[in-house]
Amino acid sequence: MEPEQLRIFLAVAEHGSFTAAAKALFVSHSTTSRAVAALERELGAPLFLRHGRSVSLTKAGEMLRPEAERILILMEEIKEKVKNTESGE
Amino acid sequence: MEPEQLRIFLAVAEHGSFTAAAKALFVSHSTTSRAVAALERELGAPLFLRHGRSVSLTKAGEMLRPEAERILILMEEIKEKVKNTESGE
DNA sequence: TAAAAATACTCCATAGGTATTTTAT
DNA sequence: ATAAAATACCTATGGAGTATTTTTA
Repeated sequence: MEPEQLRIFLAVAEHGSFTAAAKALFVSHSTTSRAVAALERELGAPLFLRHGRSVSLTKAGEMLRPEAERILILMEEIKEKVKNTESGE
Repeated sequence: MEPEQLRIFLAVAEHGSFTAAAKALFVSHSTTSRAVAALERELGAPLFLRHGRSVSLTKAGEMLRPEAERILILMEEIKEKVKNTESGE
């Protein structure tokens, strides 16, 4: 479960499309496709329902979505916190 | 800030040594050395003080330690939570 | 001078892009 | 027939190990 995979997952969820997410993130469509596939493999559950034209979240995907946001925000906060430490001792 | 880097950071903190952490994690010493260096680069702050024989946390490192634990635990919890979703819909 | 960390070098795995195939409407 | 996702293929980048150098107590 890499942060980058979570970012891609969120973009696909937001856009309802692997292709649209790819455009938004300036990566190829195969990158979004594979990132989500890897996540699904790791979590042992499909995250999206693919219905030809569009894509929607499964139960597992809905479960993951807010948590993914939370974890990415948390990581940013930690990063800032550590960055702003008067370095040294 | 990859989870694997955080795991290595925690191992080094725990063992007070890059070499000991490497042994504990079954990776080479250069792997622990580089993982921490990459984290320090990204966070813009040294995480360890190197005093020849041993190694200790800087202020920034002390700041990071509990947060790193927290984030790794959180990720595990999320993983379990999603895994245990009755898959589909 | 001896231990531990940093680094140079090399190799291999894998991430990512392009192009193609598959799928679904 | 068309639009989107999956996938096969290829390449290049980066991650990891080994061996060497540097550091410091």
